[in-house]
Amino acid sequence: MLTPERHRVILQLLQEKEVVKLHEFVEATQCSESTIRRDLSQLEKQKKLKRVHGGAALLQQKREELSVFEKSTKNIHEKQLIGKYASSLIQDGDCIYLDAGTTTLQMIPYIQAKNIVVVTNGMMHIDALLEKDIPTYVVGGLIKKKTNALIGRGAIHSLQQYSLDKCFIGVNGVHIDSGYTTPDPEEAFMKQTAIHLSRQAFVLADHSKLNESAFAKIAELQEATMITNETDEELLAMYEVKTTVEVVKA
Amino acid sequence: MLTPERHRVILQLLQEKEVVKLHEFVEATQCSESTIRRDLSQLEKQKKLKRVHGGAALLQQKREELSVFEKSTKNIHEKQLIGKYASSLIQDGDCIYLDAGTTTLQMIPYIQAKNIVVVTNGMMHIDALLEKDIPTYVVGGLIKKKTNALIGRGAIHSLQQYSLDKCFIGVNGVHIDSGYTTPDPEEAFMKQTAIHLSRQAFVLADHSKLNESAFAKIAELQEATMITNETDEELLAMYEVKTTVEVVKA
DNA sequence: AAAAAATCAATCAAATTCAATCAATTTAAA
DNA sequence: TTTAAATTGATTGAATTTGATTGATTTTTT
Repeated sequence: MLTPERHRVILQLLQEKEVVKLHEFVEATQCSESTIRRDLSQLEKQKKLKRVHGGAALLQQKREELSVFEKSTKNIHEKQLIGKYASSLIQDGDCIYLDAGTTTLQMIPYIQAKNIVVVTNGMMHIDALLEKDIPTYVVGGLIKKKTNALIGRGAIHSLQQYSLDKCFIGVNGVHIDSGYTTPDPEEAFMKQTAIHLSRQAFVLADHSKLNESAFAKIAELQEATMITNETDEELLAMYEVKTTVEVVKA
Repeated sequence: MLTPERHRVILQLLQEKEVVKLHEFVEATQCSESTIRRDLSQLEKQKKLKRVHGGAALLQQKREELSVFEKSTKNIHEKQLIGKYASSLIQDGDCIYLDAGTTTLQMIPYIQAKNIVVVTNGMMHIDALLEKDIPTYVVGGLIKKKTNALIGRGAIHSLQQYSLDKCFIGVNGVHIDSGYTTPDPEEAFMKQTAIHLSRQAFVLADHSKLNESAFAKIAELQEATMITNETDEELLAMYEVKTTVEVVKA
């Protein structure tokens, strides 16, 4: 049996069974242990698999390691909690929109759903999504340097090509009168468009955003379900009059 | 059995069975090992198959692509030279397209022109462009993990919204007959579209790309000016019959 | 913690496969 | 026809791949 054929067999066995013993390879290929060991070494060097004592394993994308950016973020722990909860709302087969921003970024490591497609305008999100092998579409448009978000006419137009199951939006302010707000009107319009294109819309807002308001309006409270970690019953009750609120607890 | 017929038999056997042993070819063609070896060498040079110890294997175009990381270390010095020269072609006020790829990436540090706007489909390019405070538009679309390029229907459509002064395209092969080529048809179409949308088109090809050809055709030689560091006068003369060639010297 | 079992990397010699060469044959051109 | 060029199959020593063996390392069992 020739080298490429053996390699093919080895990789195929691994596809079927995440971890495979050396002797199983020997049986499948009818050649010596030495040869298999050499093959495994080569394939490992090519990053096609990972050798383990006794055989080889499928290498899965490395788990959630925190980037410098993530570490330096404010309220990181709360955002992780909210992100983790929000990601649990994604169901198999969903087509979702992830808004640019640090809160939605925190969702990505926790995404479990299979066969999903993600549309995003956040440059920072892309690496994290590809790392998890999630098919990712990026909206076109102008890049805003400060937030690494795609905005502008092109981005809006690009986004309108899609039809979405759910969208997850970060905001800067949530206020009973002014609704959901953010400082940049361009970004606000982008978020608004995503909400209108989605069957279900979720706004992610840690407790520091409540009762605040920024310059540009995104949408009314009732246009999206709010996910927060605020625990003040009285404050929450106020919002629950106007919209659905889901509270994440530590 | 005549040469073209033997070649046909060899390729057909490979189609049926991804990996074929030398002796199987000998039996199928009824000629000597030497002859088959010579045939395999020729066919390998024509990129029709890949020789392996003991026989030959079908080469899968897409799988053979090197990852971005692997590429980034290869011919880096030459790519910098070419990139530096190419960037000098950009003039104040230009609207340019930078194709994804390591060669065009090398252009960015050297860009001097003022008031330019850049459109790109390369994720890797974005950071570098923002770093230099160059207004950057990104085409929308599906991200191809391996090359970090944006491709697909969305990307094409997004790109067609723009009108470009110049485009700079990376290729995998330049060949007198097959023109400019690259392994992935989706990426080829993207590059092709950019060329058609631009007043002037430039192809960046270090000397390793000359006389090579990949699977998918991008354009004919005469559709773009070729920038290369190849110095073989005879070879260059051949291309200069069909297109404009600009040679960068160390 | 020590002993036993399994797995490993390193090495070697045998077998296979390879590229290079050459003479014989065929094909093409003068 | 004669000559030159190209193609072929055989032969050679060199290079590669292979399976077996060694002692070292790791894991499991006692």
